[in-house]
Amino acid sequence: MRRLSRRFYARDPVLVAPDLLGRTLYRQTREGLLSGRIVEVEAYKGSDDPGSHGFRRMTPRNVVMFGPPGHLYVYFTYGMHFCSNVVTGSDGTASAVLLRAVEPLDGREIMARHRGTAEPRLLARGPGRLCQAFELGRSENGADLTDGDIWIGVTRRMNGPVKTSIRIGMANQINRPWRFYEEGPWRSGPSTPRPKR
DNA sequence: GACACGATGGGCT
DNA sequence: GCCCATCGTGTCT
Repeated sequence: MRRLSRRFYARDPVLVAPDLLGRTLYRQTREGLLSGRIVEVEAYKGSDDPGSHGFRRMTPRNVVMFGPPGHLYVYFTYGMHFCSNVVTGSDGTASAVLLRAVEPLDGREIMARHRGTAEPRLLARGPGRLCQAFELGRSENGADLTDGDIWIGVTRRMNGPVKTSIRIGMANQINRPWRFYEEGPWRSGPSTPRPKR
């Protein structure tokens, strides 16, 4: 169960994001091991990306984004949801990859307890659900993925090609084609393409 | 101190 | 598929 190294994360988020697909996110908890295969991510650059929390100056909230790569950046939004990101790029720049969905593997019954549902597709599809399933919140903000109980393994398994789209929930002017996902039941968004007529 | 708004998702139809 | 609750955060006064 080797983990991805600091070097892996210390690259442009647009390169790191698709490279994270198919890898497995792990968390060792008191209740047991949780894991999920990453199937959907979004890249957020720093000062040159108006859609990014790193676009403006450093604040208490986004300070982790400006730090060294390979750390977890967890933040709270919409008054009810956490979102977790992997900090990328070099120390001093603010870029990250948002983890949007995983295919639940180990500890599905623990995730079900955290989520309040046993429906497999609702365990970790969407950034808020993913955080709830893996119990990622304020206290996990800044966690070092290269040394600790949260990490991403080097092993990669893909069930299809990497697909690309614009990022979700973002105004068109500042959007970029930096959402990367694998087609299937575990990603967020409509599960069946709209029939074209 | 006030205020506008968002990297959403649950619940209902 | 559509509606909308809900509150931390940044920014401005």
